[in-house]
Amino acid sequence: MYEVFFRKFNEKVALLPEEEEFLKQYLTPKKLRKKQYLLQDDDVCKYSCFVEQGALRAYLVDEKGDEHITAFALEGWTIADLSSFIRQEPATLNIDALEDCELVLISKSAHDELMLSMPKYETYFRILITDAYLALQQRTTNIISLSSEQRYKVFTQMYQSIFQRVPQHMIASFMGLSPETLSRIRGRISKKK
Amino acid sequence: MYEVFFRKFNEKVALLPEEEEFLKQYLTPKKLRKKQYLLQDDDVCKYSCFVEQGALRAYLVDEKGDEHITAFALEGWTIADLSSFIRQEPATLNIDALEDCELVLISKSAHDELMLSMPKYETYFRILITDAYLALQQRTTNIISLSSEQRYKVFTQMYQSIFQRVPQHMIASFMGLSPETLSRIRGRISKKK
DNA sequence: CCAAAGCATTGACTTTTGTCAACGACCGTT
DNA sequence: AACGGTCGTTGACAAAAGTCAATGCTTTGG
Repeated sequence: MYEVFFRKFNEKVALLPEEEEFLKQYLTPKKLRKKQYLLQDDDVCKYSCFVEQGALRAYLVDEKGDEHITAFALEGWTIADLSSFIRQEPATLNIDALEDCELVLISKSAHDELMLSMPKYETYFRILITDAYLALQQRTTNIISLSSEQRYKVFTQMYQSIFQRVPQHMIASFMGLSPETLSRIRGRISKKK
Repeated sequence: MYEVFFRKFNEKVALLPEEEEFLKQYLTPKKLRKKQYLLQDDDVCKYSCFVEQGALRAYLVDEKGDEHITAFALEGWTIADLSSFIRQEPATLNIDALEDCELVLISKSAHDELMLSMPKYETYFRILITDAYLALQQRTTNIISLSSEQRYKVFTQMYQSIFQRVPQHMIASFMGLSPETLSRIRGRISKKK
């Protein structure tokens, strides 16, 4: 239990056995079936969610009712509506399972306590959020500066593990394109080769 | 000297007078004239840059030579090519001054030392980067899910302090639009009212 | 104080993307 | 084996954004 979580944690900050035990008290395991919600918008995001096994997505629904995927999470990744989690305000994101999942949850109160009582947790979180920022920065930069064809190529390489497991129309959504446009781009690229 | 820096720092993490003195040793003041570079791409980003006074922008130049602004920074904000700063790899961003500036620089080595020797610095940075992540997330979400007209309205409110000081074509770039398109959107909006 | 540069706007046109609809393939379930 | 659902692709058309060029206005630097 919690294998992947502690492996990833130790990659960032090495823990002593007794520290692992201490930390374990604050963790909650959870299983989620495919299509189940972890979070629905307007609820407050009570947990930061680490993925031991499976895949999830975060998305928002706009005025027209269209879904826009903002993030995927596979094994070893953490997902949440961070804004809602930090501020304990209603979420704008929905999060649901794309596959059956095994998760490790950390509640906001556990997060706050750990932040105060366990400096290594703060360091872990600091590194986690820094990495997340860098990834998001990269993604945003790509969206702004690349043509959709270049963007598809870059995303394909950058997120190959995701692209292999997720239907194409979700990738289109993640890239900010309609499914038809993505399909046409793929057509154009494969013709060229 | 460093007034704004310490005011902002204390808003996040309260410092004792002797802690301020300690921290001061690691800070470097710098003045920059309008149009001067703080960072050019392919150089390594050696400093995290806090703005005491003035305004800067970060942007990247694509294959065609077009500029894409990824961030602005006014008084009280911090700016850097974070990816380059953290990993000490060549930068993809350029940073230059939009107005004459007074800056407070923290070198990478100072940053690393402070991270180890001064827990409050780690906490400061953790809060800083969390806020930056939330802002970037919000911005990215807006880009993906809003029409350009809605986006302009949202950006206008969200970044009014920037919009007042920066030429419109830079705002267009920041929004991922051509200057002409932004001008037409503004035209449409003002007609409606 | 004047010339040059930067800036915002507008028009005409092109390119890109979205939308709507139809079709066929594949999948799991019953 | 048959069914409904999801998915990816394609075509025809509409909407949005980009491009290029011209204009007039303001700012600025010598």
